[in-house]
Amino acid sequence: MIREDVAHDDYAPALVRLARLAPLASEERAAVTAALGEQRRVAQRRELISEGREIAEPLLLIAGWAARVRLLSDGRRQFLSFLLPGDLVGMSGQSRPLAVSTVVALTDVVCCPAPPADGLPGLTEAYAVSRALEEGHLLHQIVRLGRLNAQDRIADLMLELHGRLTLAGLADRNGFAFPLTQEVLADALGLTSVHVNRMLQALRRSGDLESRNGYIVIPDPQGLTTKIGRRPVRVTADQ
Amino acid sequence: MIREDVAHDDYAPALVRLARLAPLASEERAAVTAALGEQRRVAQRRELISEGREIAEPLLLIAGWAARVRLLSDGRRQFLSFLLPGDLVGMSGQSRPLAVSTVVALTDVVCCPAPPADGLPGLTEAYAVSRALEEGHLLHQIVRLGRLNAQDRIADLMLELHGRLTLAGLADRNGFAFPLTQEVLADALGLTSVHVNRMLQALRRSGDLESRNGYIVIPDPQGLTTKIGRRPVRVTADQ
DNA sequence: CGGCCATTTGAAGGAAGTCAAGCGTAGTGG
DNA sequence: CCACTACGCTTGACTTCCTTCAAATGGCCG
Repeated sequence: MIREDVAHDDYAPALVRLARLAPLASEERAAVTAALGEQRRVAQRRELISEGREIAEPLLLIAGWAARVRLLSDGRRQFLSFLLPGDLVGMSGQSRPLAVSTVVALTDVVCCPAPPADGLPGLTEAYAVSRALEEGHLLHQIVRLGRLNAQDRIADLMLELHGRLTLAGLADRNGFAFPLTQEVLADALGLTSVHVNRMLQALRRSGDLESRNGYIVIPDPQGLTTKIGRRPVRVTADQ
Repeated sequence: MIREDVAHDDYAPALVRLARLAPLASEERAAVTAALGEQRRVAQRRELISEGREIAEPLLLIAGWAARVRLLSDGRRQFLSFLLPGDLVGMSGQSRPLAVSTVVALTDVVCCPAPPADGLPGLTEAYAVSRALEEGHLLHQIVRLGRLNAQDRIADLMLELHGRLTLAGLADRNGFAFPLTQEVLADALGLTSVHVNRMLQALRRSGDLESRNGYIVIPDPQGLTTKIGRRPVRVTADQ
């Protein structure tokens, strides 16, 4: 069941992220580790959650990339947000929730049932912060689509991903592995893949961003952040 | 304190909406009515909640329109969502939440502290459904900005507002009072006010939508819904 | 009346989309 | 080992949508 390439060390990012959202007691870390044992694999393009269906159980993403997506009647699609290792999927807090959006695996994905947080204050807080962060990213996505031009949309999204992957310990200082096609990127940014391609070239020419072989390089993340006027998402007074 | 023009009968919409989200016992209706007594007024352009600040207490909107908004460093702004009577403001469920967005009054507004839902199952459920609906509308806003052209964005938003106002008993069958300027509309739809103006004219010419004197007329809401391929937001199995 | 604000209109330019074809590379199967 | 395919990336020419800038119009209120 457990394949070599996703064994053991790859569990780390999810735990790392949660522990950074709120301090976890040792029993809470144990609860997470226990849940990580019940891992399941979801193949690329498969749905983790289907819009309109009742949500069976919330999930914790362990490895791979997923996305919330809405499909239009004419075949167009819009990715609402990306889900990375350590992110929670389908955790709404509601009693009998219907999924408001489909969640699809963009790469092969490993996930597990989200460890129950009852009686675990640290984990409860981590989930709350995670939910608040997710909402913050949704709001940011609205601003991106509503008020940024194509180049800034790309740069802004890459900075968000860099920050989030860094939180899970999955990014380098100046870049990160990026497994998505330009087509997917376009459907997340409200653009066409043709235009994404051209703007990526422009970003490379200006030295702000490089994209090749499934890897993104951001030579100067801090500089780019101020250059496009990006304000990072924060949700708690501490940190 | 209480002005004539917002007295008594205007309390109704908030209660109507909550009661439609989940069945409320008589003591729950009483709790809401009690909270409605503690009303306060917020003048147009004033902030109900300030981004980055800790949220003092969640609010229930009683009358008037508000909006969540993000301001960019260069002065541009993007409205994230509109808040209508019966909507909850700043109810995140988190312990010490920071406001992820500013909430500003678009008209003069009347609100009150959200009635506490502890031990009240119906009200608890109504709040949960309200939160889920709000998330659904945020996701819908992303699709609007990412994948619809200007005309469809306007039509789609008007249909959303018509549906939401209907839920609170504030809309007519074919229209509703609309107190916002084209400039505000533009900043919600990721457009310029000039273009909004032109597209409103186009919509009027095609007979899909009419806008005049602070009132929106939608001659055929159902027809327009299917015409632009809009799917309404649903979050619970019942209804 | 005059000032203010929102709406409307025109002309011109720019950003992004569309359509279509070419390229590169990884996989597959003969 | 080499066609053959599939898929993603790249490029060019052309169109459409939306913005920009500027000015005019119209209503409302002091």
